[in-house]
Amino acid sequence: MAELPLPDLDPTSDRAVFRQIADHIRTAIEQGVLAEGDKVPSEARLMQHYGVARMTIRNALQVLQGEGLTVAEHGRGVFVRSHPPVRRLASDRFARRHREQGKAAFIAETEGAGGKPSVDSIAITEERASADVAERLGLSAEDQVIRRSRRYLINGQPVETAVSYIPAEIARGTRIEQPDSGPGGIYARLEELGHRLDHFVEEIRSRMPLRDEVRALKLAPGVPVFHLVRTAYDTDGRAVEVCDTVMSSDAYVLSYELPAR
Amino acid sequence: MAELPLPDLDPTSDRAVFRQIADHIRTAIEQGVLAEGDKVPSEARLMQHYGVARMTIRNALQVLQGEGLTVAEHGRGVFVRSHPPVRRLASDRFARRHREQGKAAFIAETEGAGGKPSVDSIAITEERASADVAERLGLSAEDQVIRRSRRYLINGQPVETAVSYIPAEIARGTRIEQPDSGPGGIYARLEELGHRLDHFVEEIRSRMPLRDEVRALKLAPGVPVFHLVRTAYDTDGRAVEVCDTVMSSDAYVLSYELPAR
DNA sequence: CGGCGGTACACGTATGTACGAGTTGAGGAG
DNA sequence: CTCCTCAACTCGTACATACGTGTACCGCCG
Repeated sequence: MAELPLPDLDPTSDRAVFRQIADHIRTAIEQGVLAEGDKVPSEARLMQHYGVARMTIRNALQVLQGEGLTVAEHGRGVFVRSHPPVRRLASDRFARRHREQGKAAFIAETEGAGGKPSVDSIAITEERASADVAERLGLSAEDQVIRRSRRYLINGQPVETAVSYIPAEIARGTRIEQPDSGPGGIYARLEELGHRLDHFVEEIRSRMPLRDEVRALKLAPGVPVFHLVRTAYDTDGRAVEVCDTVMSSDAYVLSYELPAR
Repeated sequence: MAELPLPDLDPTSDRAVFRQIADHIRTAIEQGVLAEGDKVPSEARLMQHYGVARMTIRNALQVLQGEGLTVAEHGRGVFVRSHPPVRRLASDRFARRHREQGKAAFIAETEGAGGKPSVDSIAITEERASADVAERLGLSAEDQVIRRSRRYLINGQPVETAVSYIPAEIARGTRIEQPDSGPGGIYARLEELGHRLDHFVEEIRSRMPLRDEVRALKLAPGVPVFHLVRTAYDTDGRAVEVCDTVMSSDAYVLSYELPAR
């Protein structure tokens, strides 16, 4: 292994030693001296190079990990994080013309990009709407909803979890209650049930993942998530579905087209 | 100060001690036992309560800080993070009808929500387009652009930095080169110059902030940013502006309306 | 030649100690 | 009463040490 050239510490600087070390390694990553997947020198080597205690090195590495620049692998080393291929979500991905191909949006897109899509952890229940969902769907607190939750994977890697809520009044007894909602997905079913879709509203937040989300999406440390809530409206102006999704932020770019009118 | 009730450690668990401690405090926050702004017990108190070393406590607190749940203040203590009021960015915020009021989008929105908007760090230069900007604007590598950078603040708190790029061929010698671009902002100027705006495309990413961004936006640890790149197209289909903005993710919710057509 | 185990190496967890530096409030000096 | 000082408390940084646990590799043994 070629030796990574790292500067020495600046003893006159009032910047904390561990920050200086983090700066050195960050610079090496930013300048490409350390490329994606490369191994950062081991804690022992860094201790030796800088002549500092292990805790100091670990603090420095912790900073970088918190910035999402590196990941530590137990027993192997610390590596520059590699970024997965990015999925671009266009604002027309739910357009009817796509749905009429008979495939759900996720499947069609992923195959189009050469990936192998899959869906797991499908669970369907009927329950009382939460306050937030009830408000978005224009329901009262006693109303029941069908809850469809699932997880999307590309080439076996989880990238997104989604939970849909549909008023039970609409979906009860239909294929929407089945794990396989049929060709075109639940939006196709809703249209067959007479709810011609008019528009969607998407609300996007970004935050650090909860513990469950780290597990479900196998997120690396320092990776935030998109939290996207989509509400579907039919041509009568009625909200017919709310979909609450959490996406690994480094697997996605969201793209929207807005009219200037 | 009322004493925070925290469970004891489970010595039979194989979960690391510092994680168990982080779990306890996280639970207290999630259940509202610790509210926003509340002080987490000091490191010394936690050491005493759990009978562990200080490093173990600090590890636990580090976990929570990385999750964006707490902030440490030197000399004061560790506090449950409070969230700033959220700005909702609607997808029609650049609609012409708003622009015709004579105010830039940011000013109008913020005043509407009762906040005091301000803009600083305005800098305008003319330079060669970067590869990325050139591609978005449909320019070649030698073409010049006007670069307008600024920072937006609400009640003195920075919330967003923005850099606009306009082809020099369009903007040179116009008010777009002036720090005060006039009523309605640069979009109004572009329309006066004959570039009637047709639509925008916004690309949204989320990631952890760079060091400069932490400083410019005074970001708390564990807060990701939205990175939004908007391209404006005129009715001839020509890209006339690219705006690259970085926003504190906990100050914003982005909202878009998409047609189902 | 193939599997098994040992060993070196990597990071993970935890203890203990020491000193620095920012904040706060009580108490004394003026 | 006011102002200042100082002590106490807080988190920040850094040292040294020990043992646990996962990974990779190589050589021995069957």
